[in-house]
Amino acid sequence: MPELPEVETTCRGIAPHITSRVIAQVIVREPRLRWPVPPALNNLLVGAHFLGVGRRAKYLLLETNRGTLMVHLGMSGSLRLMPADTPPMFHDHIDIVLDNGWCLRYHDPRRFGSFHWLQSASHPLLDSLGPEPLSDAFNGHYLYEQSRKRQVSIKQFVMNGKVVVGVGNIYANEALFMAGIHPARAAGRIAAARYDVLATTIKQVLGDAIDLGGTTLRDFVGGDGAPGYFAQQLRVYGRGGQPCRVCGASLREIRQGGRATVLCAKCQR
DNA sequence: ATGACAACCTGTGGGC
DNA sequence: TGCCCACAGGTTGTCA
Repeated sequence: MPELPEVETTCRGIAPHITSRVIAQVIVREPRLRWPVPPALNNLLVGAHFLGVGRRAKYLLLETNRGTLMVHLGMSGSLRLMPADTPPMFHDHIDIVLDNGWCLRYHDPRRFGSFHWLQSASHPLLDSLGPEPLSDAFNGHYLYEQSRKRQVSIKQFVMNGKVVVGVGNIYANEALFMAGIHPARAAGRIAAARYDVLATTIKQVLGDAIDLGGTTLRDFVGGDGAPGYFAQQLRVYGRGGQPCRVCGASLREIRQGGRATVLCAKCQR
C-alpha cells in the first residue's frame, strides 16, 4: 500500500542514516521482483557511498557517487534500517549492508516493487511522468487544461501517472470526497473552479498524510520502524456502507477500473 | 490519442 | 476446522 506519503516517509526516515555511509555488501536473496534485480548490483554498489535520498513519484532515488539506485516499493514493499545481523524474515529479499554494521533491508511479500540502476538522471520509467502533486506546477489550471475532451472518469484521470504522480486509490477517494466531486464524472466535464478545489484537496490530503507519517495499512512500516497513523481519519476509503461523516448518508461503494471507489452520493456531484 | 483491461504476486478474510 | 475464491494494491504493456 505504500502511496506517496509512505514513500516520502521512508525517504525522510532513512536519509539521515545512510547519507555518507559506504556500502559494504549487497545481498540479493530473491531477484524476482516486478522486474529482475540488476545482476551486477553488488559490483556496482560495493565501495560506493550514499550522497542522499530523493524521490520522484513513488520511486525512491538513493544517490551514490557512482549512480542512483532507484527503488519502487510496489504495493507491499518496505525499506527499513536494522542491524545487519538481524536474521532475515520470510520475504526479506534484499539487504544493502552499510559500513557501520547496519543495513537497509527490503521486504516485499507480493514482489510488485523493483530495483533499478541509473547511470544518469533519466530513466525510461521516469520520462513520461506527470508533475509532482505538491509542486506549483500542479494546480487547478493544469488539471483543467489536461482534462479537456477527456471522457475518462475524474477518479481514473487523477490516478493516471501521466497526469499527476502519487495519487493512489486511497487518496483519490479522499480528495474527491473533500472536493465534493462525484468520482464517476467525466474529467472533461468538470469546470475550472472545481479543479481549483480538487487540486487543493489533493495537496491537502497528501500533505496531511506525510505530516502524520503515512497511512498504516497491513504491512507498511516506515524507515525507522515506526508505523504511521493516518488510517483512523480516512473519510471514505474502506467505509462503504457506513455513514458519511458530513451528512450521515450511507456511503456507497462502486468499482472503477477494477478498483474500489467509495463515495457519498449526496455530498459528491 | 484514448480507454479498457490483463498481468504481475501473495496474504487475508469471508463464505461454506 | 479447513478449503476456495475474491480481493487488495501500482504500474506497465497490450489490444481495440
